Amino acid sequence: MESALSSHPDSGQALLYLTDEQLRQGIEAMFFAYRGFTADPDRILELFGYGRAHHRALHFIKASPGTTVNNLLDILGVTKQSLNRVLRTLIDDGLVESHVGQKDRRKRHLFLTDDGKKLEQKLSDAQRQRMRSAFRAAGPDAVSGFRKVLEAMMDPKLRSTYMNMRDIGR
Amino acid sequence: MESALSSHPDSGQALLYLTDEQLRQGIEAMFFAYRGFTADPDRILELFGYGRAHHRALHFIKASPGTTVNNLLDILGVTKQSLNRVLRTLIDDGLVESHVGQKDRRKRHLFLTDDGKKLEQKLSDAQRQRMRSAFRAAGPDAVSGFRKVLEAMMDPKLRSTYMNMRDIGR
DNA sequence: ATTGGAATGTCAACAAGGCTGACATAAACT
DNA sequence: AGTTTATGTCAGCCTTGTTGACATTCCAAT
Repeated sequence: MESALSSHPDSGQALLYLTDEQLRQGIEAMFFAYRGFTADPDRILELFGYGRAHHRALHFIKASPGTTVNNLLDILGVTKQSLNRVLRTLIDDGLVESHVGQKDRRKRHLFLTDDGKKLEQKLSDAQRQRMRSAFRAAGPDAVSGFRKVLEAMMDPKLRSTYMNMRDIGR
Repeated sequence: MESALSSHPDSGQALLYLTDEQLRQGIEAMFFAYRGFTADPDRILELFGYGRAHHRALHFIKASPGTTVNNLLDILGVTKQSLNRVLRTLIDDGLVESHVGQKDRRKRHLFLTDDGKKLEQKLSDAQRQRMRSAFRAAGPDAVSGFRKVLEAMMDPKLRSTYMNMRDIGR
């Protein structure tokens, strides 16, 4: 997985030639790729009258069943009012259930209902399919590079959130 | 469904084992990384009372000086009404100039003014810096993989737009 | 036992930035 | 002459973000 840059004190990243032009291409690649990344779920969401915010909530509740509202707020980086609005419609529509905590009864633990699981599945099937063909087209080495760069691009706090989901979760 | 991967005869991308878990991680990586990707410019834009939409316009006008409105619409994938609102404020604030075409006088060709260049520079400096450290941290092989995967993730039409900017432009 | 603060929900108001639909104008094309 | 293209603009709607204020519940520490 590594390349020449591992064990040399002096070489490695110092050697990396990064012209503004290359960086600009990376920036545009992120922009255009993100559009593709969200395109398929967006089409499905529209059929249900939902938006990306609903998708994100469903995704992370699926990933960590029983997660609390505060936990979700940290992950999503929005205000509680904003999240609450989305959560409310999902609960009212019977896609998400909110259970009062047993240990701490102020907290609400969030779960997908069967209907919620169905929609989440539909959305993530579409998104995974695109990711899968991108990974296949690019090849295994590219996949590892892709992940490395993305991880390095995250804010440190979100990176550790991501790493925890990666290592511990599921 | 995890680490059962062991011996497979042939090689190449047909072999690529892609569990739902790996794909899910890729999806979350995109989500968290995009947040980091936009974080620095967002902070600067806020100081000027602008948003991401203004950044995108500045970016692509910088990348293709003299580009037309229709061209920009294709690249950005928004409606003319939406783009016009953003463009109007940039023109009114003296960051962008709009010149009637000489050959075809229906068209408006867009350019950054000196002030526009200054702001664009500030924004892309910040964004490039994050891209640069991510690229450095990840290493050269990773950078090429990153690009490959992102390119494969784009919608075909946007991919060719991107490729043209890459190859021809600048 | 009281009190401070954490976790949550909710109401109201506002802004950015998407969208659609309709209409206007000028210029180019056929 | 009539059609199409490129652009601008008005009006109104939606989602999703924001702040501020206030209520409730309940843990934890004094």
